Amino acid sequence: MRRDFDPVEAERLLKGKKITAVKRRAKYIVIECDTSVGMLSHLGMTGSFRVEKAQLPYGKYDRAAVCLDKGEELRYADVRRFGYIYPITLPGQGLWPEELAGLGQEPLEKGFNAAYLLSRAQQRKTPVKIFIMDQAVVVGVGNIYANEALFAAKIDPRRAAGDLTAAEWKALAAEIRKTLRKSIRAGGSSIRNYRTVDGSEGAFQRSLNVYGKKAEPCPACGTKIETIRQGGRSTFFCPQCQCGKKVMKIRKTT
DNA sequence: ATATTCCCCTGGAAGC
DNA sequence: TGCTTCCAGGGGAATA
Repeated sequence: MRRDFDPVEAERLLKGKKITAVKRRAKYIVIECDTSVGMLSHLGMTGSFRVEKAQLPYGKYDRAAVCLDKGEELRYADVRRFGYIYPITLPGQGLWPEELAGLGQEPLEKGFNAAYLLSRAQQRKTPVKIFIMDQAVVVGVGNIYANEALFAAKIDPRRAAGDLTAAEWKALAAEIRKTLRKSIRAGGSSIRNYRTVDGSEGAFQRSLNVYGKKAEPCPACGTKIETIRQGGRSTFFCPQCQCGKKVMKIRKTT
């Protein structure tokens, strides 16, 4: 999927074309030009777009520029280079490019529900956290949101996906939606040097319950948050709230 | 087919 | 102070 921006290919495909639509699917951005060609972009962790006068000097992290009319350029900047933009051909109006085939449900749209998750998780031994981060299952649930949603749903991230009950999937689906909506409202999470289009930090980071909170007290019960690695990613969870561990209470009898 | 590991890239944080 | 090492992330490729 990832590919470097090729200016020659971009000019060959896009010269003289008009941008007719800008769409999103999962975390991908599709810029449609006259329906048959366009550009595919993913911001990765640190990518951003801006439109400015072509005579302005490029920034240190500018990776691609596309000439627009009125002396302006669409410029793509990306510090970490995890993101990209490149020209593609499109299958036609209203159709997604083949590069995006195989993506799972949009978490904020119909179709993402307990029944869907339950059926997709059948027999799967994959830990539930990895499962909900699987693009082929549901898109847009990154590491932060997977951690937070599992905490909110009180589910152990290590459990096999196939073992979750319908009631648990219902709770988890609801918490994934709530977590994403809340974050979108807050303008994102601003991990490290990420910024929104206007350069401000997202405020969601301030409402994180477990992500990045290693050894800090759980906001619900005070137990120390634990961290493990799953699929090369950090997982944070409350061993009390999410694992059903009972704290032994000793009481005096007379 | 499913599961796990590694890699990309960079700058900020932590360690020496 | 300055240098080195480690780490984070989305997503895909390679490996088991």
